[in-house]
Amino acid sequence: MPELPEVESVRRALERVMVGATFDEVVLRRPDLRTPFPEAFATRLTGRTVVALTRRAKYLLAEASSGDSLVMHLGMSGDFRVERAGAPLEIGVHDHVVFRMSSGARIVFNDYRRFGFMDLVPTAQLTNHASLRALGPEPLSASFDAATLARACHRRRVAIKIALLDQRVVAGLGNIYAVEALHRARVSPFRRASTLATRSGGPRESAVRLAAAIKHVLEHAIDRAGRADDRAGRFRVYERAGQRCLRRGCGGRIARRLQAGRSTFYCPVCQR
DNA sequence: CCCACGACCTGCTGGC
DNA sequence: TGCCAGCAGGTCGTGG
Repeated sequence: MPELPEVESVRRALERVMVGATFDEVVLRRPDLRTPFPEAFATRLTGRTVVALTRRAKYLLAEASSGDSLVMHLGMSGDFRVERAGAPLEIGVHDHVVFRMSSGARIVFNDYRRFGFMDLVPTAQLTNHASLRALGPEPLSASFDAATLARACHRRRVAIKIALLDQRVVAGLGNIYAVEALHRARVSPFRRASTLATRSGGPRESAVRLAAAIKHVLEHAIDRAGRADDRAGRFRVYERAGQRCLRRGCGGRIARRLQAGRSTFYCPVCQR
């Protein structure tokens, strides 16, 4: 589930039930996720109030009144479920963390592949945190545009698809939206990243289209995430191998190829 | 610095 | 029916 739009929608759900509420109880049902939980994880949170619930790339950040921030990542399969006060407690095998909040809500972290993680760091040191330090610009912020993208791609010889997955280039894109953005921008995923920039590192026309496409697909996905969604029709290329390209007048057939071990879906006709 | 690759986990699908 | 390979929306550490 979780690329930037899905993480953002989880953030909004958690914000409603966590901000202003206090951790009454924190239960760890195992000692680790991808990494061990930090020392005294539960006791450092218990009794503290959540001041803010923000997001950086695919990371969720819960700032606690203690001066610590809870850093959470959903990995490939992580998700939070919110249960209202009084709901019967039903814990599954892959429910690893339970927060009982003063609002009465119970928040359960489920992650069957366990690629997610949680860490607790002093809020003042958040920007130095190993996972957050090297992140590139937020794609939906004003600081991300064609010029930023071109500069980041300038000296990279890897394929543009690979560059888009590099969180230092742009923070929060994953396999699905990288592929969707490239299709929307009519840019081939196999082009070298450096071909989006001029010799001096300025944006070419393709960089302008790609930066705009990245913003568009992410914003669109966040909008949709709020509604009860039909999975069908969510994507224009992802998982559509063998089907017709949806670009008007194109008529190509969507193909699938592996790049760095991950599926790339693209239209060989309109993406150049 | 850049880049490729394997590791970490479980579950589902499709082919034989 | 069972079994097994391949694949799944992410990141990190280790090499060259």
